[in-house]
Amino acid sequence: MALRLAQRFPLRLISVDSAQVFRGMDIGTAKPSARVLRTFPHDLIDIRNPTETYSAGDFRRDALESMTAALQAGRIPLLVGGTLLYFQALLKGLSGLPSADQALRRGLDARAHEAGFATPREWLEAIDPEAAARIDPADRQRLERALEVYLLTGRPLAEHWHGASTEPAPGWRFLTLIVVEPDRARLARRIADRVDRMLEAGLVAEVQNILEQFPGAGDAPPLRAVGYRQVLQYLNAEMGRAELAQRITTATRQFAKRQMTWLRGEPTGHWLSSGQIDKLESRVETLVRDVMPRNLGDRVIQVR
RNA sequence: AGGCCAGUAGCUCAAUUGGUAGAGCGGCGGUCUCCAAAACCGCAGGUUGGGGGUUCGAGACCCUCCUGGCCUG
Repeated sequence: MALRLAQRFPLRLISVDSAQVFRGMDIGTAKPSARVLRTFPHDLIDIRNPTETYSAGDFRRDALESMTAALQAGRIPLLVGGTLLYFQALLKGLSGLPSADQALRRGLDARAHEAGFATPREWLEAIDPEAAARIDPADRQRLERALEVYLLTGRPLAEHWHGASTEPAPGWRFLTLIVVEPDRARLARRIADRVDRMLEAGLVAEVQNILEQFPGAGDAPPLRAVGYRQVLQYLNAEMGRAELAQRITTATRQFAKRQMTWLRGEPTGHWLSSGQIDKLESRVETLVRDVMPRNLGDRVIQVR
């Protein structure tokens, strides 16, 4: 859909995808092929190695920069992708908290012990009881985030949230298009087919290549993504080939469900069914023409 | 044909000497302010293969039938 729009309008494609930012992760992220990318360049694809991390804050900064550059080049930014947190970070802003710090998080257990606490959670309870109460005890990732913010700034999370109101993308206006497959059975079938195609296209070999080319990638966050995580387990002999396909399919379905939940909560935008491509295409073109300014102006189109 | 083992939630399996069923996975719903294709939370599913019997009480014991597996012939 995005490619078709890009053929008809002066657009600049910007990927909103937390997995496609990583080099080497192509098949499993359904990244546009090199050929497609030559004809339709996307910003924010292949900008990190799989041993590195990328965050919502990084995305917001990069996306705004990309959007500004697009406008200067006489093009309207078209943001395409399914990482809803990234869309939110861009549209609603973040509270000026420090960025994630991978190295710091790795040593949290040890630092908690040094500070005299049995676990990071107990430490957080002492430092920032408000955050500790709000975060589920089992949710390690958010516990660590809260501790991280405190260690980096010396102030608890809640304090940051008070004054700093989040700032949306300054000066930009958005046309939001939400394209979904509403039929669960059809969605499940399409996912299963997609997974089969990925495996046939060499997803397993892709992961092996990444492990060779980027030592340490196996333990870094990027390869925890759907598909990659399961291939890693397969290579570790934790399951057979048939189970691999099944497990990736299930994980993808669950991921799609979470995306639906997120989208339902924020119904601002034009909901479109991915079913009838032709009808969809003309509908989208109408919508886009409606907002298409004579001299481009400050518009952004986003497709989730 | 005979013998043995098994049949409990959609799937894999639990359930002290008989005290009227639980878990993981899956499914569904939800949370989400810097790892988000992540990290979490909640909920719904079972006349325990069918029938009969013993017992105050049966998933568990007895009889019988059905289904699956193994062994013998």
